[in-house]
Amino acid sequence: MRLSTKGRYAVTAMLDLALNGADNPVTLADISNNQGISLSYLEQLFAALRSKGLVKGVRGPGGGYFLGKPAAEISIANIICAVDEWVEFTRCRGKQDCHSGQRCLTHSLWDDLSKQIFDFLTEINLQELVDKRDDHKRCKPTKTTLDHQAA
Amino acid sequence: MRLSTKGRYAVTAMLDLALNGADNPVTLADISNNQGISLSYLEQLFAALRSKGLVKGVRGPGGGYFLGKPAAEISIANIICAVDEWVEFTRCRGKQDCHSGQRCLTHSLWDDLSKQIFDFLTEINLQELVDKRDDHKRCKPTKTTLDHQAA
DNA sequence: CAAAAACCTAGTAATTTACTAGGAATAAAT
DNA sequence: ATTTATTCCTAGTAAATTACTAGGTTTTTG
Repeated sequence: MRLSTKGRYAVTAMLDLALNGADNPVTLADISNNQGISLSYLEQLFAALRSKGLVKGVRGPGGGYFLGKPAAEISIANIICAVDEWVEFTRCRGKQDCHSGQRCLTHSLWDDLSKQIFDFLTEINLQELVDKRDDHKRCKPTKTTLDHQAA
Repeated sequence: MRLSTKGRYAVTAMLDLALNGADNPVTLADISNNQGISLSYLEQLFAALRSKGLVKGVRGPGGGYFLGKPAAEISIANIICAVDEWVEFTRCRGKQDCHSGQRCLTHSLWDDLSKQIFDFLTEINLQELVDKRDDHKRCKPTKTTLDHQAA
């Protein structure tokens, strides 16, 4: 599992879609403006998301992107895996000798941990994130917004 | 939160220490051999780990590294943060206008998610990973070890 | 037809990762 | 005391990844 800014962009963009794509498709130009990500980079990310069925593109004027399936069926792990290209957990796949036991032990421990993280991210879906928003609205358009990130 | 191969190296190395550092210090040369990471790169990672008190170095022949505190007190988040340099969660810290509400919403959602992941990794400590090993030993030194990573 | 959008490809700047090289300080062993 | 094994430190760099730029094409609406 890998969790980088690239994955963050993808998750953020998908959240944008989940929030705004209910009625009309959302254009990449909008997301680019909203999130401060370059248009072409978004195109690349969305090519990956589309190939995994996570978004659906609508061409032509008035077009844009919808979620490819209900937000409740899209996990964070789905999104990150789509753009981040799976990383092998250990290095001992085949080519290295995993027989000495020692190396393999730490590898299998790491493997377990990775699985835990993956399972965790598999259990969170877009809909849950959106629903949660309604509980504790914050970051209102007031003067104090700029320091809400102090921590 | 960022979870990259660099963080993986650090966690794997710390696991190695937790497993082998009970009596004698573990040398970076050993870890380098065990895990297939270059010695100098390990030195850099351990400089970061040391500065955060996660490991203690012992110089001279017979030296090496110990854990800086009990394995039960070292979380995975501790380790990753030590080497990975904290990544700001959102981009709207100050410089960008977070007032429109729209961008800020996805940002706060992402912020929530990051926090969840961070909390999750904070709750897992080295000792737990090591203990878990005893439950289901696998990856035994047999002929079949090489394909245990098939998935 | 014109315009707005997805869609596609190639190149490249910027950043991060991982390593190389060379040493200095410290402490054990001979 | 010298040698040796180790941490500790700095600078440079190759390789990989991230993020972007540029330039198109297709599709669909008006």
